[in-house]
Amino acid sequence: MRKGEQTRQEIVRKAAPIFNQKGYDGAALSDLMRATGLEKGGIYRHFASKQELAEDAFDYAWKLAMDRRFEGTELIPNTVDRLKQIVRNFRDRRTGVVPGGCPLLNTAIDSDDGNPKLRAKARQALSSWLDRMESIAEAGRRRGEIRSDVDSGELATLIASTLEGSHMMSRLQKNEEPRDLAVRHLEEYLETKVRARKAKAGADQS
Amino acid sequence: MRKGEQTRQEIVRKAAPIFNQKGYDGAALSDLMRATGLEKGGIYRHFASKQELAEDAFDYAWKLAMDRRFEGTELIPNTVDRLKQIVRNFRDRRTGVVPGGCPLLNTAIDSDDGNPKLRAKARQALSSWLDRMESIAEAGRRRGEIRSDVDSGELATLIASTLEGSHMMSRLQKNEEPRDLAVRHLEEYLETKVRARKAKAGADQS
DNA sequence: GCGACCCGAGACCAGTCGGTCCCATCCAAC
DNA sequence: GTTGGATGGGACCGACTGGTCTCGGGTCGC
Repeated sequence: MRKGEQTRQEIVRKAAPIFNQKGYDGAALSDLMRATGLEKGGIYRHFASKQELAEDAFDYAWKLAMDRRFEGTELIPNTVDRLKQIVRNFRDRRTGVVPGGCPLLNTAIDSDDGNPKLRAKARQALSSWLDRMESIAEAGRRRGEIRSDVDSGELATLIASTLEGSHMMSRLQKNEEPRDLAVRHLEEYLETKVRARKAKAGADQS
Repeated sequence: MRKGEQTRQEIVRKAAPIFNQKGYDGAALSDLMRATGLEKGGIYRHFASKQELAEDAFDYAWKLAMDRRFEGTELIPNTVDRLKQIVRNFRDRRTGVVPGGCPLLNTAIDSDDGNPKLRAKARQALSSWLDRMESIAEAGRRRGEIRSDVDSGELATLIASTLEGSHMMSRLQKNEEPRDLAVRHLEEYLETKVRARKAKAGADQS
């Protein structure tokens, strides 16, 4: 690998926390220079603009977050158990991730007005998350592990929005309780309203 | 009322959408000048700093939001019905409110790093919202309208985080579905897990 | 209707913003 | 070891930032 490519990745790694914590406007070039240890020219050698760097930094931060959220879930055979693990990961596996909270939430709010490129990134990030959960649920539905009246897309949306909202509250209050509560709520919901009933007498619910 | 006081309120009214849409850093003095139709000196006559104006603007925006969210709920006698109306208000009554989405969510993320004063405002705003819902729930619990095993504080937290998370998603996707889904989910939750069972045979659940 | 005070305009300020560019140096292929 | 391109430093730029101050006009109480 070219030296330049290494430097470029290093810049992204160091810049990601700055953008995630301070937002696009709040992250000044001077902050990025301090974080990377490079002068302005050193940074602009590798990126055409602050915007381009911010986009790469978001991709990097989001990939890390996604990896953590799905970590150790592929091998769980039952769909509901797997979804429950995904929910718990959101609460428990938050080390080794880019500091500053959920990049999706931060970028969605930050780019709500005025930064269409970043906004598009946030949208596709949300889609990627939802799609992945939805396809898990859908597969489980076809295998009869979750109830047939569950809409997989709606389930994914419900999980994501509940987790993200509680995450905002936990960060604001500096208190794990909201996040914890959301996880317990979703676990109960998955258990009582999503998991297919054991096929004892009648397989159909209602 | 002094002319100056009138102008001051007008500035706050006009500035609130700017701050709510662009965030503290993103809202430049030039934006505020354009929005208010005043020159810089005209604004700084009434506020010691951009910070002070931003704080007043947040209070204004939050008050409007709170009023809308609780509008028409005081007269609903039953606690669960009242909570359901609060939930529905979050979805339905969003006209006449400061543009740019929920001020609490926006300010919480915006001030996550670096603006302690605004952050404190966001925290107390969240508290005021939670406290109001919690006290409604608590009163209902004492009246036997909601189950005795419901924790009022946790219920308020769950409602708030579910609504805020879905709100973020709806704004990002430009699509009412997540918000709508969250409302339906909470309605069902309130109906099946919170509302006290009719005292037919045994008054106690479990 | 006069006088005092309140008010808003706008020139001005230093500092910082994102961005450009040229040059010295470093590295790597030969 | 030499050479040519890749790399990073840092001076420089114009635009714009939040903030100050003064001055003329408007508004008020009397």
